[in-house]
Amino acid sequence: MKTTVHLIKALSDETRLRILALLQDGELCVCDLMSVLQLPQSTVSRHLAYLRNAGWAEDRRQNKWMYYQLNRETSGLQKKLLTQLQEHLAQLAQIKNDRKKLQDYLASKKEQCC
Amino acid sequence: MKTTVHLIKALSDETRLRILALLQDGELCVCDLMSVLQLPQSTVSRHLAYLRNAGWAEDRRQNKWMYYQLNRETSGLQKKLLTQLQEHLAQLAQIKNDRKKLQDYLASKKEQCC
DNA sequence: TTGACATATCCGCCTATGCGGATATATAAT
DNA sequence: ATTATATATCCGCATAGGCGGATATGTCAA
Repeated sequence: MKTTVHLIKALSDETRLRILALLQDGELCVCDLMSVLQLPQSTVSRHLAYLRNAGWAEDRRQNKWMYYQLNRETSGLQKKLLTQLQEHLAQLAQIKNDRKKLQDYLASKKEQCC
Repeated sequence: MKTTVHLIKALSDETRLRILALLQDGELCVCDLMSVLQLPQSTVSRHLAYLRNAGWAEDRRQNKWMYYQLNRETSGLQKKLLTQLQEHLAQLAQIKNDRKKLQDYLASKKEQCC
């Protein structure tokens, strides 16, 4: 029961919902999210830790970067909740805008390094 | 977006999840829930108001009693979230126990008045 | 080893929200 | 009108959790 509540609490914050929507498109590092969400590093990092602790995300270090992605080993409840939620979020203006920004950001990032 | 967050916040509390599970079986008044949950009247009433404001429950006055039931006009997101959640909650020991208590309580209530 | 960069954590601050007793309100019965 | 009952709301208090700047940690390059 505690686990269930914790799971849902992690979903009850606007910034974390925006992050979950962005992670839907694949793995991102903290600085990617900072750029897209235009939020300070401590804020982004804190929310990512919250999502990880609640079982929604997993992280991986690669050199200086911490990459976050959606947890690949979720419970049945999680899978279903996330599916419904993603479907709903995808329709919201703010989320659409975030994802567009992410695409632009990733494109310009790729340009820079190649 | 605010609405979505508010909707989910309402689900991120143990007492409110217990109430939602109990309402699955039908309409209940505040005092029914007090008896089953063994919680003070102000606490139960507050959580019910929260559920109502978030769009999860609706109320109806009948004489001295306020009856609460699950909102019958919910959004698609709500319907899906609630279905998944109910299914999950039904497996939890505490929820099973609550529902058993409710059955016993309703039985003894019916006995008294007939 | 020093410096630069990416991230995590700490800090003080503030708001939201939990709690339950006390009080206010609404309804029905006498 | 008064009283009893059911519920809503108010109150003070405590904790959870939001925020972002400052600091600590980890990693790599020079």
